[in-house]
Amino acid sequence: MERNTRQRSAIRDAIALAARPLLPLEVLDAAQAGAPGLSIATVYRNLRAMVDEGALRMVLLPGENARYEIGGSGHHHHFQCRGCLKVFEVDACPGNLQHLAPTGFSVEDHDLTLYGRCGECLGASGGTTAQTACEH
Amino acid sequence: MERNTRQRSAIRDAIALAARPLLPLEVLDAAQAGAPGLSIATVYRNLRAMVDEGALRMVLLPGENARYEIGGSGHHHHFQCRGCLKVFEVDACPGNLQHLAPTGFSVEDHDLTLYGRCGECLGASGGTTAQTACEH
DNA sequence: ATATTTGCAAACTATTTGCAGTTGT
DNA sequence: ACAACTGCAAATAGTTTGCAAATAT
Repeated sequence: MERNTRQRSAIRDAIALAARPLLPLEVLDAAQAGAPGLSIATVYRNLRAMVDEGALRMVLLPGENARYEIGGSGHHHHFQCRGCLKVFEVDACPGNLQHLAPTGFSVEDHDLTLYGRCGECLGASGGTTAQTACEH
Repeated sequence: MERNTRQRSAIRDAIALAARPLLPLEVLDAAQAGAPGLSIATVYRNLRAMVDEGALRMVLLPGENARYEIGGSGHHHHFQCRGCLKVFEVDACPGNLQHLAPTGFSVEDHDLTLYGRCGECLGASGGTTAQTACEH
């Protein structure tokens, strides 16, 4: 039922290769290598299809456009670097947070985003804004 | 320098009265009582001005449009009800989460959103989807 | 052969901005 | 009086969709 087009493979490969959640435009950019002429509409259509199908997961950070990562990995969180603005996966989780909610509320799930400096941005410039050091 | 217009007061009052973060359209709706003819552009302009000024705080939840709440209260988090989709303030905080980040990363801050059922949605219908019970 | 997929352009939603007229001080 | 503010309409950014042509099976 699902066809294996050049475009779809290029999109999947781009995300798998990135090893971090990508924005639709980053996907377009990376996937155009393997699928010349690839359009942004096709990127969006495939991202959605692959999310429905479970192959991808949508990564939503507060105030940011949706990013996409390879699906399948279990519950985890994300870290956004304030230097290069890239997002990284974080495997740890604070666990059950029912105790934080107001009395009478029932907690079923949670989203957590950490902010700070990634190793690369910390290393490159010792502490001050590291924009220049990251290829972003 | 800042003028005290009918529109601005209506917007501030609407948010203060709501006691929970409101979407721009909810603000427009609520503030139109005190400022007939109020336009959405004016709502956006005032929200931004009041955030800059510190009177309001922007509340960003993953995958949601920005909401606005009264500023000044310290660091806190939010809870979104899966029944009525409303957002509530949560005063508790899990504290320092440096230990969750990958080695070599430095954590400066975090965002946390809890998801579940608010008291009203839990109470009203015992457990099944409570959309009807909440005025949303 | 034919149903799915694609690229393009137009539509859509949320937000911002230019401008001419209105209003607070 | 006059700068700040307002409403409207047009612009913008991100995403979705209709359609005719291209393509995988």
